[in-house]
Amino acid sequence: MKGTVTVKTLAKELNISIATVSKALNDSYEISLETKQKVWDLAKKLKYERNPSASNLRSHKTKTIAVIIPEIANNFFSLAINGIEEIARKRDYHVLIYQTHENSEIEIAFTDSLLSGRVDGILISVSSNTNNKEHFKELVKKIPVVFFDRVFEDIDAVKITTDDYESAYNATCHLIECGCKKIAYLFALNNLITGKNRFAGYQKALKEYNMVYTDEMIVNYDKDTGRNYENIKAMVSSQKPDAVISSIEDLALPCYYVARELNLNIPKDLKILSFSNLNTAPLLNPSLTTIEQPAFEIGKEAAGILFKILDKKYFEPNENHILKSSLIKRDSTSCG
Amino acid sequence: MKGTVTVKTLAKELNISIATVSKALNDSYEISLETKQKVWDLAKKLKYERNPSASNLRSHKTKTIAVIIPEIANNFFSLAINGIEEIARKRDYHVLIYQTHENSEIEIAFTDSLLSGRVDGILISVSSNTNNKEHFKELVKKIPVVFFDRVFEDIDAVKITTDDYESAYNATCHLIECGCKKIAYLFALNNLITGKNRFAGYQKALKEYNMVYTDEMIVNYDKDTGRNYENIKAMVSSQKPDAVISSIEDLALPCYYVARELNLNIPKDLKILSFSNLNTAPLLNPSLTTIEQPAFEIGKEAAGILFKILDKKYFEPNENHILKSSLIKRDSTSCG
DNA sequence: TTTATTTACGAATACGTTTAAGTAAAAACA
DNA sequence: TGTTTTTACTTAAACGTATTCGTAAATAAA
Repeated sequence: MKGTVTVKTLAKELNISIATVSKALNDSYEISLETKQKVWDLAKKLKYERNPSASNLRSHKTKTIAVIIPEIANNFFSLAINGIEEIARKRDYHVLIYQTHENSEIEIAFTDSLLSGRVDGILISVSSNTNNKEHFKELVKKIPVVFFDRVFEDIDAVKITTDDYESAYNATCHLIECGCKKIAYLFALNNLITGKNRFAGYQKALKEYNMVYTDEMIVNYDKDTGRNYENIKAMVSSQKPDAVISSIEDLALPCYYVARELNLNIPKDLKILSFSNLNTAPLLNPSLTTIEQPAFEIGKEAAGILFKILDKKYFEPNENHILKSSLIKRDSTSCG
Repeated sequence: MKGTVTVKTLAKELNISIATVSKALNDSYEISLETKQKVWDLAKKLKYERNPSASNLRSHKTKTIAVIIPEIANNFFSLAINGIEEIARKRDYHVLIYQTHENSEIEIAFTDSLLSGRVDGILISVSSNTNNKEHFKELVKKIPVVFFDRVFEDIDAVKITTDDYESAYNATCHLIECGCKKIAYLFALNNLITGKNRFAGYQKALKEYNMVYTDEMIVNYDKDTGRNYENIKAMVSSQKPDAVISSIEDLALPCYYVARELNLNIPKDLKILSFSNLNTAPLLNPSLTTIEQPAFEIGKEAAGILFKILDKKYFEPNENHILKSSLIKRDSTSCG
């Protein structure tokens, strides 16, 4: 690493101590404006870049946050990252991305590896098959963490979610008002409050209209894409529901294929409605009625709160911020 | 940071020097198996995690790579990241993500900030409106860089691309063979070899069939989404092409809306074909014929090469790796 | 004027790790 | 047997920055 320009280089060139240089670079009140200016000018001229490792080693500040999500190739999460990145960039923070692929062990490995001081804080959307929250309970004691969208209820950290209960309720009501008599449910995230709330909203609406569901009308999410397709197909063939409501996007698209396979017309024979942030939802055949979450805003909100915590300007660890989703009615549920 | 367990802690506990501990942790040949085992056991017991800053400061190895892309909320790039992440995780590397939002200045700011030793290497897909490659020429001298998909031709670095020329050629031939007489082109990435090759493939096919295009049939990509829609609409209304081929996904979807607006039937009045990795392409109305790039594989390949360079096992800086895209014919170009 | 305070800097140390160089004891060799 | 080599460790010095403490000079207060 010959030729690297460090504080030492600047100090020698200006005939001042490295302490002065360091302080000047950090805009310390201890240094005269005159000296600061000289240091800044030379730093610019020599293209000095602060060594992040050294800086962090000394100051315990990494200017880096980690984002742990199930899958990046998913509209919701990539939009959320977009929001996170926007906030991070404004603060000159760096963003590490980790994908768990819905695998709880990988999730644990990631969080463990982040305990060594690599990042200042963490944003997490929990993997769908994570059952044991003990691990997270330990984590939040050691480093600032904000959970978003996929969250546990009883963890001592800020959580950013959407109005899952209400939006599932409204969506189900919409189907019922369209005349649906038998509404199936594609269940995911069942161990998280997120999934529980969505299902509860569905149940509430049914109850209110004196409708029932049976276990056979519920399809549980499977890690295996092919199996999801098979399970949905089996359910639709045997139960013959007139509507399906999906708690996640990944389970909605297979419905289109199932309908084709079984020669069912959407929406005449089968209406489909899903939690989804697909930007092609309006272009599908037929266009898909969605519960659209404000993914970008969720990301911004989560990152914003995390930075407030890092700035020590936020002190309500247990708060749950709820943003509103919107039901966008399209052809897949048209009452026609 | 009280209670942090460091090499010092382990050394004291075992009554050996910190050098021995460090070497043991790094599985050095200088240390007896017996001692190593003791260190490993204690490290595990006390949940020792190596401090990355200190380690990096000394060894100049960050175990981190950066990925600079235009936009994360894009199927191609999120799949590519997926591939990159898979390779990185296998090597216990961390992945920093930076989005340029097609902004050249942000791109420069990112690369500059990565010069301070924050990462061991960089993967870049160039922003569409980056004209000046001088900056990248400097970059590749200072740190290992692999370019993917959106690349410059004359830069001293490995590049991973797809067979843009051939696939655009084949796609255009497909349209011509379907009887199209007037094929418009939605032009993007015109300053990159990627975009140039795609356009050249289109031109080649036209020439071969003794067809021509005029400048009025070419729509150039604009950063503003709304303007793209307007430009396409204006072109289609005035030129009345019977087919449109889009060099990027973002320009294909507006075509659907334009067709609706102008009451044009796809594919009867207007055929649409696009470079795209949309997973909903088969479900669109009508399903979209795409040139699908092996995004995941591109990511894996790019990361793989970067690690080979970091391992000093790769020495052909100027090589261009070309992966094959596939033309997937669907209803939007059906010959009826 | 003398004393107290402020300003602007420097010396020295610490952050936790890696590594070059040195060394005593053990093993191998002549 | 004495000599060389190998083994298994230790000492000490870095990596580049931030920060505590000390201090001389300048300024303000008495």
